[in-house]
Amino acid sequence: MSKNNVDGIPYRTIKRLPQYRAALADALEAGHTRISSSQLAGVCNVTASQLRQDLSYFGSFGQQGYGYDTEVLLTSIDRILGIDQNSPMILVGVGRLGRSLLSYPGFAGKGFQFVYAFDSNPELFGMQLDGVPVYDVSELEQRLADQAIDIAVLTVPKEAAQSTAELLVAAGVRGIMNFAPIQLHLPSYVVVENVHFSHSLLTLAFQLKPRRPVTL
Amino acid sequence: MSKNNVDGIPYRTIKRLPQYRAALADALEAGHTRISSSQLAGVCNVTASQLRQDLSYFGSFGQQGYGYDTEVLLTSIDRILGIDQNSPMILVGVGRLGRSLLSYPGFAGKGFQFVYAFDSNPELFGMQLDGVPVYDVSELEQRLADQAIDIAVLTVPKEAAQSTAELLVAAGVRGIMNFAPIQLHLPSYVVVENVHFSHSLLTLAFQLKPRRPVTL
DNA sequence: TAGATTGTTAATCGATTAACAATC
DNA sequence: TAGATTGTTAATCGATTAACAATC
Repeated sequence: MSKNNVDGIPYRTIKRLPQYRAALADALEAGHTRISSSQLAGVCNVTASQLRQDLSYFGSFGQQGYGYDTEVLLTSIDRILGIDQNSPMILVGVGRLGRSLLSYPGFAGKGFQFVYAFDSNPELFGMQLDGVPVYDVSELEQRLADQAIDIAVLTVPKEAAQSTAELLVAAGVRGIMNFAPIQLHLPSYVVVENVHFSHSLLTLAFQLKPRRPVTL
Repeated sequence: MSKNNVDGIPYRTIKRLPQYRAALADALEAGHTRISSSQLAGVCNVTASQLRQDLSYFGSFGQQGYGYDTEVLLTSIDRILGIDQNSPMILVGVGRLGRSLLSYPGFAGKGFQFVYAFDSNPELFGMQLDGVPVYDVSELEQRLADQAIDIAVLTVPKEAAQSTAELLVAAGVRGIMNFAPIQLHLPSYVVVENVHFSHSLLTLAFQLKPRRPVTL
């Protein structure tokens, strides 16, 4: 399981599955009970070849001459992604961003649910935010002893990110969605997905910059 | 300028520049006035080869036998990314997520600044949030007539995303940071960076799922 | 059946890595 | 100078695309 490969499945393929799923859900809602690889690929801005190649890592879901049954393919991808299962999560860092994530509408429908939130600010301890209780981050290991949690969403300040991430790993967390603008260094079995707003913005801005043909 | 290539520079290279920049800023703050490609690469979880290859698209910044002057390289990357310039932006969609972005600390230091916010909720019109005035989204074109804005951060609900994005393009916006969980379809000259929380989370969860060696 | 479209193999393309001459 | 490390070229690797036989 290297950086670009999860059990023989390219990381890029995995990244595209949620896109496919979203497009299929839309298509189904729009009443399209049937969809071809080129139709689905068109909506997702990929080639039909790539879509079929991606799906082939997981099995066969269509019929020659017909295409895919929208609902069957949607359900299949849901199962591949584990959307059918419940995924309890914790939030670590209850700032403005963290709070906005507690009520983020896109999570619940996909089986993701915050069970606890943690912060270092005593004023927050014991509060319920959007139905999620906030505890002292020092209680992390103890609170996770009774309920095993795989996934943590990390929204602490940059300075606290590495040490907090280590606490999380010590408490049994195996996957971290990291919003702190820092590269975490953790044991290799821990999976980290980075969401770096300012990096995305810099990437965007770069592409808008006027540039002479080759060098700048 | 295809999808994977901006004026001959691979998109993946561009995505890594902000990482390098962040690591260099940290190194400088920690008092390291000098850094080698393998040191910097190590912190960024890439190979030294890749780092040097990436930099070579933009010029030569180091010295054989010595490495890089941290500050020189940092300044060079800042110039490449345009961090030295000011980038006014607008926020469209003043929900909880949007509000949290208005005060996001990582933007200002890199030249990004929100000048206006827009929403469709009349209760918000005329308010100042974190010093940013909120206007009716229908005034978008008019408000942007006097001040040209390249970049918009889009945090409207999924249903409104496509039509709002089209409004933005009509008002002259050329780059959109899209938080709505939908694939936008816009003229090819418009640059879109997607930030899809639930997609990231699904990608993360997939990697944590127990899987038998090959298929599932 | 004829037309359409899948699943998969082979060909192409691009990105990463390795290697090393140049040189500080 | 000797050792270290860059910038760059060439080799490798992996992902995307094209093509097509299978078949609904």
